[in-house]
Amino acid sequence: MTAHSSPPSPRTSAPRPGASEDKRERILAAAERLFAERGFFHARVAEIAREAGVADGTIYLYFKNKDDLLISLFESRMERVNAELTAAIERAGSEPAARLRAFIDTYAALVVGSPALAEVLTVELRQSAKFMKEYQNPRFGDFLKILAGVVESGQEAGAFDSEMPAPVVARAVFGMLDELALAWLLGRGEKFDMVRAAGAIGSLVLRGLERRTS
Amino acid sequence: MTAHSSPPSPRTSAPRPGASEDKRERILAAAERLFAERGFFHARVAEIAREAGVADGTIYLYFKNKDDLLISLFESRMERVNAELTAAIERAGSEPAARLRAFIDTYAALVVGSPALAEVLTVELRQSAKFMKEYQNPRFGDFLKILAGVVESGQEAGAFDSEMPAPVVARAVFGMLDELALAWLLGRGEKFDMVRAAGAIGSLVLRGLERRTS
Amino acid sequence: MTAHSSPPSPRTSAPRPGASEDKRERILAAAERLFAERGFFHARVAEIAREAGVADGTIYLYFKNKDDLLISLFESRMERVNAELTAAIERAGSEPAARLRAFIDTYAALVVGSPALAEVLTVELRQSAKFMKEYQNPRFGDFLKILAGVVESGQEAGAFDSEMPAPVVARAVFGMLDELALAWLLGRGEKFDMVRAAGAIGSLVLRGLERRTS
Amino acid sequence: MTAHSSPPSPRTSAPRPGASEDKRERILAAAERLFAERGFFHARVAEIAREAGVADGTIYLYFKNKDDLLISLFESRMERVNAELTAAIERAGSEPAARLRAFIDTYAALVVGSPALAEVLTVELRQSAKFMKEYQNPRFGDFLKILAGVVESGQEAGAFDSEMPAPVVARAVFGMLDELALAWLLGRGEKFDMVRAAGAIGSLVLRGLERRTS
DNA sequence: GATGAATGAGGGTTCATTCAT
DNA sequence: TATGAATGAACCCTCATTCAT
Repeated sequence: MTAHSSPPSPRTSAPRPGASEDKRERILAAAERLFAERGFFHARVAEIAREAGVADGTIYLYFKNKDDLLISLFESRMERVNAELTAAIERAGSEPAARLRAFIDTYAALVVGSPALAEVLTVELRQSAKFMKEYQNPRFGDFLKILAGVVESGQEAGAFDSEMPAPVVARAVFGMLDELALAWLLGRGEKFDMVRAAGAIGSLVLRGLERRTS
Repeated sequence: MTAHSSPPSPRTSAPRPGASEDKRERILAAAERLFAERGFFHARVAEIAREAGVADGTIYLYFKNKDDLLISLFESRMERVNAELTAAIERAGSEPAARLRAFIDTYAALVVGSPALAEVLTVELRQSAKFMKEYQNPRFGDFLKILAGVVESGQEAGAFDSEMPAPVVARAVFGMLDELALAWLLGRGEKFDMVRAAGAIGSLVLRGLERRTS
Repeated sequence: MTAHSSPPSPRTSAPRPGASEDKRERILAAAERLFAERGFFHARVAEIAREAGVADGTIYLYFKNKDDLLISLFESRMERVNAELTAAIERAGSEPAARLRAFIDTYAALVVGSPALAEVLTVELRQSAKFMKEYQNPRFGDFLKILAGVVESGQEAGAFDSEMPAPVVARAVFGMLDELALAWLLGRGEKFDMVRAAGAIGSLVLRGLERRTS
Repeated sequence: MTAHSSPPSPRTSAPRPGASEDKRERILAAAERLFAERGFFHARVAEIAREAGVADGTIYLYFKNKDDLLISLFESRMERVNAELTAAIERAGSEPAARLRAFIDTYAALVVGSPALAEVLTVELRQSAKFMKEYQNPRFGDFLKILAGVVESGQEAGAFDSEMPAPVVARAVFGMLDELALAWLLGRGEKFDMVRAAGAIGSLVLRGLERRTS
């Protein structure tokens, strides 16, 4: 009941690309586009099927129901996002400030580069937060852990003030990014430069975190 | 079409409280509770009516449709929130840091004190962000202006660094508060202390903003 | 229950015009316009009230319900129509052909002169024929009797063939007029000249009825 | 938007009877019965579905909405009626009077033989005449053309007077038949014999049309 | 596995009618 | 008499989901 989906494909998340795996991904891509465009509740399963080039019923071979489609979409996309963020942090080296900046800038780049994905993560994630609470969303937990990890390691390295609880800082930073993303998505570029704004809040947070030698 | 509601009451927004105004408020209160509890899409108009103690059709005397009910709820509640925030800032005196802390702490207190309202503002506001974009939401604009005003006056007073664009800072601070509110609402107190967390991010932001005498 | 209406006015159909009688007529006039424009089922009682310059509830002081409003409208208008037709026949003298022509031409003139009334009689009368059957419609019976009377007196005078049953001829002639009226109303004058068409079918009927001296 | 229906069946109007075509016809038959019995506005979609032995939603697979169901019913039935009339005229040979009588008598027989259909054509066709005007109704146009054709060919053959415009005569004859049908349907046989009445008006019209050798 | 026609519960909304003022 | 805010039953239509093929 709570186990999510992927009937025709093997349980392993190993790629092993086949017709099935491809069909599943096409459905997810169609859902991403339509959830972003119309919102979860206004998006029609039949339309997702049409866009994915499959029959309505086929969706139910890969996903338990419409809710599961949304949840699976999150899992799939957050996995990718987390991988990108982790890689970017790695690339940034060991300097705490550089790592945090890498996280923030990468997230901003992601929003600009994949507006549909951003729309879903930003708008729909929240709406579904309530049923997210039930089903839980481990990938979002990972996301926060990655961010908190950057903060924590900076504190341990003595670069960031240790008074701030890292999980709270992580949530706060995510909140900033999320809100900026929303503002950018709604104004779609007209209002301000998402990348520049990310830079500004990077500075704000870094200055806020930096250790004072009193 | 864009004019929202209030058929039986006079067009003036003057309070003039009567049976009508009371009924309208009862409907809004019922909507607030049910939108918070079930979400906008799962909340049933019939149930809102029952909870408000009116007939189903009565709702349509005061609101154009279910969407208008949500929008009107935002307008009504944001107006109140803005008034409270403005008053708190005033009370805090002229010291920029104190004023910003007042904003943050008042918002946090508001969330804790009115979880249903917070749920609607935090979760549903975003869901409807898309139709918010169309109908616009001047009250939320006011909210951001109040916050940006605090930052700006601090910059003018020389207390806050002037490099940060105040509107971006305002959005970022709202994002932090919003995300903390969401986390608190979903965990409902179990996870962490909203007020303490607000204190922490207040410190973070203030340190991030404070002017350095290099 | 079946007794129709007119509460505030006396039961007599005597004119005695007062504020009440005037209001009743204003409601009927508004109903005529709106039934013609939108059809009985699509016309809204509230709109009729607005157009008549009375409150919604006021209509129910003069008419039992919406159905009764339609029936009363028929009665009122058919009474007028019948009176005009009777007068026209009278004026036409005693010559059977002239009398029948008078009936036909007067009816055609009436349609052209009062399209809204014609629309109601032509379109709505039929729709409501079914509930007309229950409530009966004595005025329409009178209408047919007037027409049948013209035919019958022509037969008695030896001008019209006596083989044709007068009531059937009356219905047939009304059917012709009604259909022409409908065609004219839908094309609203573009297609053909209602008066000329009435002349043509007058000739057709008169030639069909005229006695042959074999 | 104007294209009517038949989603699950192929676009061709070719019969190709299958489960789909059968279901569509069952829905039309149920609609015919219920529109006749209760009238278009009082007939409930749910009841039509029940009578047709399908789910409510199924109706919307074959028809765009309730209005479209009515229009499609007209198209379907008028097509049949026109075919029958055409065949009857053919069978009647080349004698103009016989052809006109064939038309009239066949129509009368049709009314008596299919009262439900007659009720719909007679009562509901008119009610919906207004939206008929918008959507147009080519089948009814064909009906009038068939009748006008009979008249015209009689005029060309020198049997009917050429002064009468054939289209006006056609409308008039249809009006007679329509009104007689209505009277018969409302009195359902008690009042008079539809077939005999049709014979009478046949004579009336034929005498009205016949050429006089002055 | 894949299809898509069929299902039918469910809900937002309308609007004739009532009745307290 | 007149009002018009309030009522609530009623209904068309949507759309997630199923299942025979």
